[in-house]
Amino acid sequence: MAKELKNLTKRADNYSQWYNELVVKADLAEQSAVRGCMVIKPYGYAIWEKIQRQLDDMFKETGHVNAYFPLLIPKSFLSKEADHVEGFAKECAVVTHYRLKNAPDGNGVVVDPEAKLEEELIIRPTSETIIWNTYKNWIQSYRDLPILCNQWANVFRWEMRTRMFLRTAEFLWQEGHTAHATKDEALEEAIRMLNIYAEFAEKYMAVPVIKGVKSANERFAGALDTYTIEAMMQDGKALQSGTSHFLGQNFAKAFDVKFINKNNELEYVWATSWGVSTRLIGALIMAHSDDNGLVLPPHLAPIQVVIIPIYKDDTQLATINEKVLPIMANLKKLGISVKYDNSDNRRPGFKFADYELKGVPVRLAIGARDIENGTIEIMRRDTLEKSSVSIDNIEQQVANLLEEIQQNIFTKALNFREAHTVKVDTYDEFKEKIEEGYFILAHWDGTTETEEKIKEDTKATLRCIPLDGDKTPGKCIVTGKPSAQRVIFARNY
RNA sequence: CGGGGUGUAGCGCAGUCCGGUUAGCGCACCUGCUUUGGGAGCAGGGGGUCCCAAGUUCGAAUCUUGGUACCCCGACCA
Repeated sequence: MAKELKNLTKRADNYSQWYNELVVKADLAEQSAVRGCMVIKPYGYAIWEKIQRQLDDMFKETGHVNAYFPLLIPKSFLSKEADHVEGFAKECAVVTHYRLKNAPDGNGVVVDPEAKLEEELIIRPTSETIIWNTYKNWIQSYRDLPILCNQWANVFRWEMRTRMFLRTAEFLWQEGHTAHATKDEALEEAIRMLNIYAEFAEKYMAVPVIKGVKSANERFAGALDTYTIEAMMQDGKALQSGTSHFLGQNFAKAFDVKFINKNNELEYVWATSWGVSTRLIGALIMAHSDDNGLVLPPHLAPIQVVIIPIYKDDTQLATINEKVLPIMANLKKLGISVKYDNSDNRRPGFKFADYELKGVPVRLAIGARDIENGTIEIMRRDTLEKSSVSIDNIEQQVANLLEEIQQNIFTKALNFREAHTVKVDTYDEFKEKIEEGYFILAHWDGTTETEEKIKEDTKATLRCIPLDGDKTPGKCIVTGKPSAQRVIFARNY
């Protein structure tokens, strides 16, 4: 398999191909027979569980609680917010019947026409509508606010074209839905969650992100403002990795959610929603992997350290086992997840390659030679460097190395992004740099027409208007009209 | 939904144009021996409704028609 993976990054002119070759073999996921859905294999799901646990902690620290809302939504709910319908109606799976019966010809089962639903149900593409229909009953007074709920759920969108992890028909995500008494509080919440996403991406995923706001054209269906974190993949394409929406009073008005404020006046509530999905796993893969397979950031790696014994016979193995068991115990005490692979059906070389493919950050190898010398071999996945070190205090060395790797892959990704980000002042240069896979900082006149023209000419989209950084005004590269600040254009997934 | 491509063993493929031995190869799997510090070697073995249906034919993986699934490129989107 090593040979197959050689030069994979270079050979693949797009990452879909790379996914199919690498990810499936890396045992994270596979296509299911259900159109556009994927089976997430145990190792892939373990990464998702790590992501979930960490985000959940961060949500709870900021006062959020988890709840769960139904999978099926009455069709009429969706029609209540005009933009929302526009955005999602085209990709909803619809439930029309509630029963099957044996086929009259004895061949399998058919839908029972007697069991037609009076009102069709749709499988949630997102839960704003059913949640706001519920919130209506929860909110009467300003004392009921804010409501800060999150749900971990699956959603389903009948996508025309699917892509492993990045755009599957069914995907797992968390969606936060909050209700507030004031506009400022809701805005603050939307930004707070954006910051949490950015912190998570950078500290845990080791993926540097640009925080920004979407243009009207790219905004979530039904939002007043959509905040986004945009990450750069290794081919220079952008991946929208998380969004936080300021919904204004749109959903409150659509679902008639009012409250009495302190002055005894009736008011519509203010809302936000925010989410990240299993797409994050795709981001991890595309941001860090190399020709040997995945490179997982230590903070999210299901297995942080793997120990591989090298032995000729059972006596040697017994000696190695004795050495390894205390190391395992000590690593666990430090909160490090460790796997000792002393299975005898695969040889060491195979195991080395296999755990590299899986992205395990640190590998320890120990054999007769080490036992004699009081050493152990330590290998770091990010650089593939290995060295023989003293077995004394190996646990602390491993702990330090894990932190170093976490830092290093973040820095590496950040340097890569900076090396592939460029300020551009002419449209010609824009076209040239887009072809080369750059993030482009350019002036834009703020109109949807210009944005669409650029998309049509170059396939680049306006990723976001950055919140931080240079705010110097200038002139639009296409129309020459005034521009308040540079915005980011890139090709994207 | 438009344009291309593919469907043959668990995985990856050849064979299809030009119909004809018992459908083949690599990996994986099973047994045995030797091996084990970078994806082991030798020997033996098991595993197939050739995507589905109908048609043509003495004979179909191969030809015809229809269906279906998946992949890639667009439009749509997290």
